[in-house]
Amino acid sequence: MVTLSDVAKRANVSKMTVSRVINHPEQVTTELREIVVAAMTALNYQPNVAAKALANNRSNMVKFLILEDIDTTEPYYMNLLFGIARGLDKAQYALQLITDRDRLTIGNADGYLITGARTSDFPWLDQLKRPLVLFGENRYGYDFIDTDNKLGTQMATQYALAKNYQSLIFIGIDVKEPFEYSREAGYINTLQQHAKLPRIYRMANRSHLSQQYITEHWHEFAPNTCFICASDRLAIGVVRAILQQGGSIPRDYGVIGHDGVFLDQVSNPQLTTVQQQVPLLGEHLARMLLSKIAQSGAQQGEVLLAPQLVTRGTTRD
Amino acid sequence: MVTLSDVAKRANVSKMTVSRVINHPEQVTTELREIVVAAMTALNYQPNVAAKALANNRSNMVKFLILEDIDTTEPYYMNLLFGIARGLDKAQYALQLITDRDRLTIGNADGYLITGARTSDFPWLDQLKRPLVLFGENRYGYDFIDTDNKLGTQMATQYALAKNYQSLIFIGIDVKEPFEYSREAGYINTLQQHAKLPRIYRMANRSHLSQQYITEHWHEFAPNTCFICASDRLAIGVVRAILQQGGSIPRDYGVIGHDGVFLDQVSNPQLTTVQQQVPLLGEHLARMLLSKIAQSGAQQGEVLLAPQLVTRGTTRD
DNA sequence: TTGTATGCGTTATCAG
DNA sequence: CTGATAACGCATACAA
Repeated sequence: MVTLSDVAKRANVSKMTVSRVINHPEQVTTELREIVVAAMTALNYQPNVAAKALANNRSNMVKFLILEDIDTTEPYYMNLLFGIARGLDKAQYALQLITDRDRLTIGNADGYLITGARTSDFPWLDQLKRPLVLFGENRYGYDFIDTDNKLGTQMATQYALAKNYQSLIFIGIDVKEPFEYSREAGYINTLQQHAKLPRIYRMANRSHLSQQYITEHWHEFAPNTCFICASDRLAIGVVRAILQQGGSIPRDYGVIGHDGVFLDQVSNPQLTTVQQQVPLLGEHLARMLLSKIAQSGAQQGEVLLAPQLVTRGTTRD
Repeated sequence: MVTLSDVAKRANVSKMTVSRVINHPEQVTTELREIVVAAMTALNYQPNVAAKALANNRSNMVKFLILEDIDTTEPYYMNLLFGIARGLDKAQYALQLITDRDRLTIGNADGYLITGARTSDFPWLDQLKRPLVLFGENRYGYDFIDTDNKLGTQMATQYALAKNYQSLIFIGIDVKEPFEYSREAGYINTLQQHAKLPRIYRMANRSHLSQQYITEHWHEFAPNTCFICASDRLAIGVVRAILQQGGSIPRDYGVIGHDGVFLDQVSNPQLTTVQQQVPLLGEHLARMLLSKIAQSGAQQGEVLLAPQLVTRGTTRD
């Protein structure tokens, strides 16, 4: 194993100089720095993570806690994980995946990544002694990253208006969670700007429920209607109901989903949807935590990443 | 932070004794051991992973390299990861997720978990200087863990025979990989034991291909036939074709899939399938690598985990 | 069986 | 700007 000392010898300097070239390059003259860098590459020097961690009073590990029940039929978390992994990789950080909150504080970690935290979780989150960053909106001041839910439905609503659908209806999820409020807000605000009245229906996030709902209230939905849905699941149920009733998609009825992770691709016709940039979210999430650790716990604020509206077969060309 | 010394002080021993209680308890008298253990629990002592790693010349990190293209519509890897995480967690090991093989040797790791390795990968695997364990069969002597593919199709074939399907046809994947050979072997062997002739058709692992194949050759498949498929994807295509042709499932036609991870549940009727114990596989995979590391690279051999035949709607009661 | 001294590779402190 | 020294927490070798 090549160590600092090896590099130091080859460059005819002390190991402190080598260490400085790595951590505080500005404190070293350009000449020396170049010599040292040359020596490092020549020897293919790879810093020892454990030693670095020990000296810095760190572990170079973070824990990723998944609190919600994972619906394993969706690759959402896999994509998120890949993003997180990419973000951690660059800093030679490693990950511990946890699903049991009791195991979160066992062992060492420099910080925590947490997803699926609900309001009831916040009290014990406050007990944690290491920096944490949440995945998913919250309104209690915890640092978080999320997709910009409000912007997403704004984009969807504006798009539906641009395609000349007259009546815009929101099919929401009946949970009291920030992401749902934000998605509804984006819809409502956009309608208000165009002097239209919002119509919102809420139900559990199951495609057969939205299908049933649309079927039962079919007479209320005249042609030239676009359904803005809070999830792809709901959207798929809406599509099924419309087709069943003999409605024409996208000519008379438009449907726009939300999430764009998987379901949108297998449906027929393929769903127009507000697509989250999940791997990117993961990468930013990891980076946020790393910089919070580096800044000894300093507030990182809220980060919202713009989603992308993917236009496919369920809205007009 | 509570250290060895803190525990030592409280127990009125040297820190070496504490260290021994942890790593070589048999070298310490029962009395002292109990005192020390009491002190550890009283102080909630958590060993410092970085220090331990440094002293042991380890990093307490392993890399998980995913070589194949992940079909992100299947939760297979998520389940595997959860299992791996569980296996690592107990030893306070952390994980680095890698998809780019060039990054495998960057940074420190005590060993490698590798999935999706093909024959062409083995040359460079030999270059690696750390222990590795593969996920997935290979016939070149690398340690691996996998589901028992041969046993799986044996179980499926025997079950089909027990349900009195007369004609048993294997729908395979046309790849030259050990898992496919094993699955075919389980089918062939069982048929031979019952003095029946195997009929195998192979195609790429796409449901529309198996659907097309069955449709085009429908006249060849008399009632009382069971299709043993090498994947759930293929099985679903077969189911669709049979229903389209007006065949009765499970009365006249049986279908058995393989993998049982996701697709089997969303199909209609629900698929009888050979289900892999994916999280368990992951856990064992991690443990294999950890013990290989502990035994400084000693051969661990091949581990095959028995799958479970899940009987549902596509075979007779 | 238990304790002492030493080293693992890196970084911060302080001296030059 | 650079170098010597001590310290991080733990484990091995050796001594008692």
